[in-house]
Amino acid sequence: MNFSTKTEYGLRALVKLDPKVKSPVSLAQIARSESISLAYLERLFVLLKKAKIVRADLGVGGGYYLARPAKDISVLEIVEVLEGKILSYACVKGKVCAHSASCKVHPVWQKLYKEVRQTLGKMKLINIMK
Amino acid sequence: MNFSTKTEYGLRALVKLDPKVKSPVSLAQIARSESISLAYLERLFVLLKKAKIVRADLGVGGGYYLARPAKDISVLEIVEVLEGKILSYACVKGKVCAHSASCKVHPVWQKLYKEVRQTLGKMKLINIMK
DNA sequence: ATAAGACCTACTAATTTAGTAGGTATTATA
DNA sequence: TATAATACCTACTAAATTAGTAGGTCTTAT
Repeated sequence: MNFSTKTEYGLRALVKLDPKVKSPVSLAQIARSESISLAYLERLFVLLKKAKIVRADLGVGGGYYLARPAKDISVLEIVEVLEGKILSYACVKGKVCAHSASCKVHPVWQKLYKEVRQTLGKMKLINIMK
Repeated sequence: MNFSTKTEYGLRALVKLDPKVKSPVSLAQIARSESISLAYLERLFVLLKKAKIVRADLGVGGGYYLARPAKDISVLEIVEVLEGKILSYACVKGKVCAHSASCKVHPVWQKLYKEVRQTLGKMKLINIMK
């Protein structure tokens, strides 16, 4: 159980954005300061944009900025966008497992899933930006 | 962030053991009832044995049994044995990240790591065996 | 003697993750 | 109006991990 670098890179990059809305920061700048491949970062930001976490301005002086106030963006959202659904087991999703009528392990994943989501949901981007 | 099937299989197999100590259950039996490849299960149990979670009897009538009472075996132990260290980032381990003097994302992983370990640590095998 | 079991090693297949390469479209500004 | 900086797009490749297979040896109850 580990997060991939997608999440790590993504979070590290997002905190480099301007907390002020509409104040674009270029990915080239972030890639440099965080030593992350620009091409890779670009792809992560496509996902973040689709998820309406960030917006972008094209052209010179352009870049990415937050689509919403940082206090309204949770780490959970970011993680789920970049990482995919966390703990995505049949068990976790509430389905009865295929292999046995009533899977005893089910409650373990259920509880963990709930707690992790709660914890990450409470963490807002604003809290780690400054 | 997902657990591999190692953990899923391992847990599902462990709850099939006899809660009584020294009452061996064969892996062939578990493999059958849980539709898990026997050869794969065997390798998982080598790890569990090394970690002193289970013991084994050889020969006919042999099999695996818990090395300790099920109330003294936490899901955390099992997960860490089968999955490797969870959330094993430089950040998480308390080291300062290489890429910046003080990583702002650090506290996110720290807190999550602590909570996940706490949650899984409190869950004991006995609670899911019956 | 036999069969059921753990135990061991090496290989392979599949999937995911990470990264690269080579572009196009848009836009501020010199 | 040319240029350079930016997002945006697609396809490919490399590396690592995960999952599974194959083919055995050693031990022991019956």
